[in-house]
Amino acid sequence: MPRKVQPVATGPKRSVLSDETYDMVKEMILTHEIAPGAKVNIDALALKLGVSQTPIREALARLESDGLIAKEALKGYSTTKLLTVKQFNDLFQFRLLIEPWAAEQSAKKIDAVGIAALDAEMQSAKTALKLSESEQVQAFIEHDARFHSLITRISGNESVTESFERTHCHLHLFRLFLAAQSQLLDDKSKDKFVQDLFYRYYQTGSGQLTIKEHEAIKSAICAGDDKGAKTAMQKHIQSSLDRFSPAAKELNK
Amino acid sequence: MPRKVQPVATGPKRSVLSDETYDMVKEMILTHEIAPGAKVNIDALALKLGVSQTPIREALARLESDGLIAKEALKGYSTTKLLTVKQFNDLFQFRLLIEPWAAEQSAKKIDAVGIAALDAEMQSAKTALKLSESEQVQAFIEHDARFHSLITRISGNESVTESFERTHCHLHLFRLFLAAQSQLLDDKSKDKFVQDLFYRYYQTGSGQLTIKEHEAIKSAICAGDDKGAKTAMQKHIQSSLDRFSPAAKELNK
DNA sequence: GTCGTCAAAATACTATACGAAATAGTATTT
DNA sequence: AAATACTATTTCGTATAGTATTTTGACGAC
Repeated sequence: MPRKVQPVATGPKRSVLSDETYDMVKEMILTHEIAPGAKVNIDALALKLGVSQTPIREALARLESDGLIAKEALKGYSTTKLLTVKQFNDLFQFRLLIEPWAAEQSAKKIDAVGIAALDAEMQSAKTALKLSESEQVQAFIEHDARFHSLITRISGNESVTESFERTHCHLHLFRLFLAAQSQLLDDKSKDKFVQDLFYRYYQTGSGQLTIKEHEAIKSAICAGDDKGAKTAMQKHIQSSLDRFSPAAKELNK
Repeated sequence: MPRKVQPVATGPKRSVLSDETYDMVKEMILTHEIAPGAKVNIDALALKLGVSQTPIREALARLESDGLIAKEALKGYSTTKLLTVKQFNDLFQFRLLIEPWAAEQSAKKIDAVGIAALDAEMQSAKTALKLSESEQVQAFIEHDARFHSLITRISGNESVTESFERTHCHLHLFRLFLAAQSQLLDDKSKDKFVQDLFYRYYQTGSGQLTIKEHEAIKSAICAGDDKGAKTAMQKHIQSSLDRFSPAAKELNK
């Protein structure tokens, strides 16, 4: 179906194809439509998305800076591989350096607008509980990403916000999750492991540990309790690390 | 196979023009050949560098991710403006979050290779003292950038290293310095101020405070004194901030 | 003189085709 | 079997044409 009219149907066409293409390719990487480590052929991609090479090239150049695409001179582009255990640990260590500080600052600077934003975000998390399990994963990860990002923004430090966003940590975690899921399809013995991965990290169903921890962070921030917010954030990230770490190890073995 | 004719005249031509172009444009921004906030015309740039639009577009897309170029849809690219005082402070605050930690980790992990690298870097700083004053600025900033980057690398945390490099802090500081210098040309009354800017921050001539502080950090790391390395780095960044801050304010008023 | 309107020029963006050069794979010769 | 030569594929860059959007600047109304 190399009919070029198709992409129009997929959504509201922004006037800049490069940006659209960027989002589309990002989505394709996120959903493993392009597998981790797979080669990315510009011509093929252009044909598939119904655009010319120019926007593809710009999108790939940006994705390379984002660390989602790797470029080898004269050999072309390919998606980056899944996080190694070391990269995974490094990432969480990095988050431990900046996010507790961001929470602390947020508690000092919080105002009515910030409180409203935090309220809205927590509300969206709770409504996500009503979704089916498969939709919950996506919804939870998106909430998690927005929540943490929101706090870095409330902290008011541009450098911190930017560096956090650039880690694309939730994107990488989602890729790990997807990889686990597809392993499941090949190997039924992994069944319990993959369920664990999801339940441990996002605690859907009865636990909802993530929501509880987020709630604690939010309360401390809104109460102006800077030290409390800091330690709450610290504990939350540490607990995420502890819960997710065995799964990451399993996948990389 | 026909013998390949190397174009010796043009230098070590990398076969990937995009990368070359990226470096060239970056250099042009750094040196204010393209002024902060100025528009970047793709056609003009392509003509000037003697390449076609394709590599220019890829380079600009990457520079946009780097935060050195801003893109407005359908209106084109332009260089980012100089750091505001807030951005300047945010940047240093961010560095205070990650670099002291990096120094601490480095002290724990340091080995013979790391020591040799630190030695070599400090040596290059001392030989830079023999250069003329105008060359010293460039040489010092480059040393400073390499020194701090080296420590993040020795710390072993990829996320920290990457996020530090992406701040391009030394590049931004150099742009501030250049802006001060060009103000000097227009306004002789600024003379003292600009000299201050340079001497305060890099302490060339007799002081060489930067080198002393770097030496202290290096010693602590090589001695395996993790707490000492941490506080030394903390003091160094704080002292940079204190010294440079009045200058940054002056430029942004 | 100020303001809005509208056509024309400039520029950004996309499409497409072509060619040079490098890589990778295959076949041939020594 | 190893080295070489050839072919195919792919990347990378160029050139050019066409469309869409912004900017400019002139003109006229108030």
